Amino acid sequence: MEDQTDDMTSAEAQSDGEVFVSDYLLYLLAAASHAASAQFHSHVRDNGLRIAEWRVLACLSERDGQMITRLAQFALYEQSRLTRIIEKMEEKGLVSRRADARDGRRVRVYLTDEGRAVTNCLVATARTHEAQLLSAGADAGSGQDLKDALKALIAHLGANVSEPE
Amino acid sequence: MEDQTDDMTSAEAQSDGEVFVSDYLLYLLAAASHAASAQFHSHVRDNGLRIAEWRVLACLSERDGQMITRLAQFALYEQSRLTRIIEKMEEKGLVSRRADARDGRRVRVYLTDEGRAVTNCLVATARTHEAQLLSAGADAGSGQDLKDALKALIAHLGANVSEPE
DNA sequence: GCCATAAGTATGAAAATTCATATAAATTCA
DNA sequence: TGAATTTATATGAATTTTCATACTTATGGC
Repeated sequence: MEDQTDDMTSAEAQSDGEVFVSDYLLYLLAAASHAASAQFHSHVRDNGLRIAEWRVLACLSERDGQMITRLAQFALYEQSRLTRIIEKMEEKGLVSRRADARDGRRVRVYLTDEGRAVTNCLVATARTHEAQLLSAGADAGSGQDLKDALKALIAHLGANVSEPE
Repeated sequence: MEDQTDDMTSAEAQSDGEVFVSDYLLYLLAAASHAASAQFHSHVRDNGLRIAEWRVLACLSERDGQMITRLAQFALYEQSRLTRIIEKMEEKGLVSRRADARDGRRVRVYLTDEGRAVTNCLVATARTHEAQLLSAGADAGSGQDLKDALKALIAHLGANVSEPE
């Protein structure tokens, strides 16, 4: 295959002669998330789930019976989108909805037995996959360091990940 | 506001009594990306750009004249989606398309003067914003450590971020 | 040159997502 | 109490995104 680069050294950036996006935190986070998730996501799809469904299951496995709004925050989806995701998951028999007894506005989402079974299976695989990623990437820090740094960043940004109620 | 938690200690997870997703690398990456980007993304929208458009501009600012397929990989979008994003950006006057001289199948995308101006402006703001994030999060590692860890992870996963051609 | 295959982009149609807003229940406070 | 306000979820309609595949150009034998 012939080399089709132009007259610029291939390691150099063009425009301003500077690298920006390749060293930009927000891009690195998106790219790392994208790359790290690719494999496992295709495993999820092989199991007949959409990515969003898997994330909801994972969130419910940590805290069952969340209300829609909280679950949406936790799962990183917009409320109206989550409502529709939950609708489909209910049809699939993965979750069930019940109105909160004390507050009729709230709809709480619970794993069904089948949903829990699917979740347990995927979580087990996810743990294994994560362990591989973390051990292999033991070059730059212990992997746990990366996770700690991410948690610190999230905490610093005040993202209320999963406060109860 | 009354406390509506159930009879479980609020720090505990439910299902298996274990925390999974809150400590799961792939979730932490997604959550960190989500949280860290939120502010700047709303700035992007204030400037009349969609997030995808901003990312394309940022990628082109680092390497102008990429072909669609490569640009899609770099910008983390699917090819057919990028084609449509570029279409709109061309209408907006942000980029222009030209067929590659040597390979008529390839379409190369270039920043217009206006596109470059918008990009330079946003990149400047992005750098400032990033600096704030990194300095504030100097608790768990130097911020640069986080970026290095992310780069290592990406590299390890073989994500070809921006190889020429 | 010609045929078969591969590579790069575009596109139709279905599905998902977003945005604004409707609906409904709870809370506040006069 | 009841009117106004706030909170929680759902939904219509427009827009985006995806998936499969068509289309075009290039490449590799023969």
